[in-house]
Amino acid sequence: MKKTINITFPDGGRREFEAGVTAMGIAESISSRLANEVLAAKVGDAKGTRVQDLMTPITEDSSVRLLKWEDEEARQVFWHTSSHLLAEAIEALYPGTKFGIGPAIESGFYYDIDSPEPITEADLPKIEAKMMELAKVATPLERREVSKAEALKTFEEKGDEYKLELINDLEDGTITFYTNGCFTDLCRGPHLPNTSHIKALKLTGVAGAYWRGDEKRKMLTRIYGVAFPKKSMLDEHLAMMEEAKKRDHRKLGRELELFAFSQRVGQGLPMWLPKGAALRERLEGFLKKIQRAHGYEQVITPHIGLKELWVTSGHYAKYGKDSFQPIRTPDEDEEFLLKPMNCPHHCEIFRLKPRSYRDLPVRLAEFGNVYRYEQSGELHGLTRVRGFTQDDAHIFVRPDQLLEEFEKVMDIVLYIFKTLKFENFTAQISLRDRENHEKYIGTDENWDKAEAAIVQAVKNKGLEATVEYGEAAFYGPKLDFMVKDAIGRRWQLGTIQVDYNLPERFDLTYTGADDKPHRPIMIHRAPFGSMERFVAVLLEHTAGKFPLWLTPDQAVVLPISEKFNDYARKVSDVLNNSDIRTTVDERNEKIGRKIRDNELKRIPFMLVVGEKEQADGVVSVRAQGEGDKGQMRVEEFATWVAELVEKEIEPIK
RNA sequence: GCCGAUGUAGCUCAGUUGGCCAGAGCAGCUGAUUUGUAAUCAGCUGGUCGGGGGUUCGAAUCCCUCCAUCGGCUCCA
Repeated sequence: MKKTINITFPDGGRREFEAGVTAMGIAESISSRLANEVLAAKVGDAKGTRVQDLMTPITEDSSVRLLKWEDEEARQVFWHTSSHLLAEAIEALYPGTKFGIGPAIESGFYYDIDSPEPITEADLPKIEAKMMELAKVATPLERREVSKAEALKTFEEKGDEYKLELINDLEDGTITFYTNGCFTDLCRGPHLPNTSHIKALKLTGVAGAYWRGDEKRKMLTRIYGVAFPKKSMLDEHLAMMEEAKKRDHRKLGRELELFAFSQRVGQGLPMWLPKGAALRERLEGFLKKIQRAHGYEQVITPHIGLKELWVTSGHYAKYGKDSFQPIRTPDEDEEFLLKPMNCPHHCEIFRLKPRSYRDLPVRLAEFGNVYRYEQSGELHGLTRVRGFTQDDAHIFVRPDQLLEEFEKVMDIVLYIFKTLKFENFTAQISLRDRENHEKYIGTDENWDKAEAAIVQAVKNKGLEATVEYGEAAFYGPKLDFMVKDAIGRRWQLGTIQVDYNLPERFDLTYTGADDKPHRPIMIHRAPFGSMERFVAVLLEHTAGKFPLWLTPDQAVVLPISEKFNDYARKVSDVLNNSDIRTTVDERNEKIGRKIRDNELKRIPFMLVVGEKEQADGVVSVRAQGEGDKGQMRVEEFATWVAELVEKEIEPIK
């Protein structure tokens, strides 16, 4: 008599199956349609829960969740199998190719390869075609457990030093191979049962990638791709990517005349154009107002400082070689550095006079222009530049104030994100590398305290955050807030850092109630991160349709013909006097043309004025993207806009 | 910095295997038109074809080199 096992489903339902049943077998027993759609299974038993192949026998009582395309985990399996299909195609087309790793990523997959002849973008269609050809054959992916010795032998024969290196790092008894067609790979799985689920795919790019992410090692060729179970999904995906390109901040920045670069000025050195500068000033004003309410004081410090400042802070030892080099003076021994951060200057301000425990927290804020020599290949629009403005502040606190103050800073970041409708941000607690403490300065004791404070603050606020080890700054741990750009790249915006080290190095003290000197703790924080990056991400987030309070031009008056230019100017004067940023489109063009051009400039309100409006002292209001809103008296419009602006910004707590 | 690709007018792009003074649309300027909710018409201006070097009778086109940009990698105080 055969053993039976109990399978529990996510809805709580339970059924008996013969031991050794596969997830595919279970799906088939439910419906043929489900069997068609299911891609992998999440199986839980006494040993734990894991995603596994549909063909793996289930031998114990288990909970089973059948995963379809809609499930993130299923897509990961799908793309992982796609990367094996890619490898199979490459093995067929480019014999002798050695393979690195080929995982699924957030949106698609890649494979790192070392091919005898270089592969370029021009080769991708050929590889795609081969992949589709192989996919149609419905090659099964066969799983096999192998001993370490056998695994090593296989890849020694193949001469693939990359796989050998990977296998050497693995424990004997844990190694599995997957084979599809002529391609056998070291792989933990899981995989699709066969490649026929892959109905549409696109190889999206070729790039260099260091083996094991180490810049000292060989650079492999990385081929990126996406794959789908339906052709229509691929089309949709490609259309979405096209759409995303339209919101690229570099394109919008040029079109809306917000910022520009010049080869003659130098790479990575953005210039803010009149409209961009005005927008940025408004953002700065917004933050200054919040900071005033939170007890911050604005300071302004020079763009350069004596090199010794950064020798003291420790930054020079860590970054000096790879930075803008010191500025010389006629004095032989004098060297200045362009400031890469504002902390040392703020420390010096703190030191200017004796501080009492009663004075703390001291909150010094500055929109500080800093310069960092980023590697040339790193530069990217406004998100990664060599000269930028930090919305910086350094807060000097007593140990007993650290937690509360940290939470207050979090409030500011969250308030900003809420006001600007960044709903999909993620928070990351960046801590020391768990093994290697060498790259950090300061005592373990202080690091432990600083890390604990951040974890505690995040917990107190009920904020969901991931923990990343090795992501801390060299002088302290931090809490980073990240937002995705139009095409899914994640950028760090706000950051809050706890630092016990600089107060030590600059010998900062305050006098305690015991009349003895004590060491303050420093919080570094920049809720926007930098003005440049924040505006970039905001541009992509809004597709250039900024909130009304922030947008460069709020309204434009469109005279029907030149006869009404005088009235249009009068209207615009009235509105500007009511602090509504208004211009007049006086061009000798038809109204349709003026509307089109101003729609493209994303002006929120267009005010059409002609004979009727002039006679009645009104304007015909058209809202950007929405069309005609009917006529209004000018004052009425002004009041309405003022109300809309007010609604966009919640009062500060 | 590394791998790969790209660079033609302010913007978007044509320019066949090297061969007449390098083209178009939009923008700009001038003129006509005086207009009612996403492009009025006509004319004109504008380019050391990213910079430099080379091959050739002849280079936007081929080669070298530098610069910049793009996609990644590495890095990100």
